[in-house]
Amino acid sequence: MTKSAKTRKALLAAMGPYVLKYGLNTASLRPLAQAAGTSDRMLIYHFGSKDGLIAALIEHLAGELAMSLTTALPQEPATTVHDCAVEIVSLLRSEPYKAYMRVWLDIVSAAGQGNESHQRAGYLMIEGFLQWLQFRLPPDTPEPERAAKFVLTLVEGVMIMDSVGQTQTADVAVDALADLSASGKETS
Amino acid sequence: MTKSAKTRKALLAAMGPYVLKYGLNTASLRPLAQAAGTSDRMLIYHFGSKDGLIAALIEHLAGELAMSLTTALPQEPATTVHDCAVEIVSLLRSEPYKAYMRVWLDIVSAAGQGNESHQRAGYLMIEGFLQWLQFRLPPDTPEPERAAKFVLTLVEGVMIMDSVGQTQTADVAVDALADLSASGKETS
DNA sequence: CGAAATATGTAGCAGTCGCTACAGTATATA
DNA sequence: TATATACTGTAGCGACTGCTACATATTTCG
Repeated sequence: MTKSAKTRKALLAAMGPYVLKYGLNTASLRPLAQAAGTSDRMLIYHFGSKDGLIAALIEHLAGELAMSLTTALPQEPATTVHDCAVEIVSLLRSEPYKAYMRVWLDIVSAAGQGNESHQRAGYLMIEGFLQWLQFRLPPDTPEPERAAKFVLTLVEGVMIMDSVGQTQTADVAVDALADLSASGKETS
Repeated sequence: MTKSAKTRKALLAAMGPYVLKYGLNTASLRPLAQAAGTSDRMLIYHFGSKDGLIAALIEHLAGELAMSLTTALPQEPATTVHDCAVEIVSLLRSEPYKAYMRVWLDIVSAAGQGNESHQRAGYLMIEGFLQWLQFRLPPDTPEPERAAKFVLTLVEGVMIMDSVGQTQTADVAVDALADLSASGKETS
């Protein structure tokens, strides 16, 4: 790795916590630079533009998140789809994932407003998340890909509910999943 | 209604389309004023501050949306929970609702970053949405409140998927709902 | 060693931000 | 009609935005 690439990585690592704390959409160069112990001048130098920096930050944080998720839960997958959803929601509500989810909603919002870079990044993050989730489902799940998409979509809905204080609605929604998936199985 | 209240309403009505087009989080006084045919000076005069204006805009748009939703779908509720979800997703993906959903994600994002005014507004919008949704469910739905929360949470997830270009994932998720709810029913 | 490439600090530009002081006009009320 | 209240235009303040010109180090390498 070139030295310049190492510098970039170090800067991103230093700015990551700042973004997790204060968000992505309202971030500006000078505060970011201060968090990284450098100047706006140098951020532009290393990342070309603010857009380049933001894209690099998203990639960095997405990588961190993906890495962290692979070891965050017990090796064994869940025993029911409902348990799987509960497990994931509980995880994403805990630190440090909560902060990542806030940034995630920033990305989603900007993507919705037409920011193509954010949209691409968001698309890929969902892809990765689906991949990860697929192997956390019960091994006997009939159509794991389909089930993963279903669970992830529901979980994303939970993130929205949480962010506006509708935690209880989210809880009920996840709970209702138990009824549905239970009705498709024999009683144990 | 006082004359000043009428002016406020007219201004909000003029700024609404601008917000629907360009988003809420990146809006600033001067462009908003231009869209309303007035000046930033007057916006501050009528709404006290930018925060006051944004809050009023959210309330205005939320009212418009709620009003529009009451007549947007056939009088008869859906025949299955799955149909209900499909109906709503299809509606929210069409104009003009698509634009409202983009603003909705702006609100969600800002609420997640700690904006209490946005969070309150978002909380209430979910409440209203739940109320509306509850009476669009099949009349024989066992626990309509619970089902409404479940469907709405899933629909919110669909909104996220859509905004990052994962429309197909959202489609599969909604489709998977058919399997689940079907498995709990007799085959017709 | 000396030249070339890389890295960094200083200072500032042109633009936007929310907001306000000041002055003035229109409108309503007494 | 006189006075108070509501409204609105002009102009600008101080802070912040992304970014850049210029000069200066520091490092790398033939």
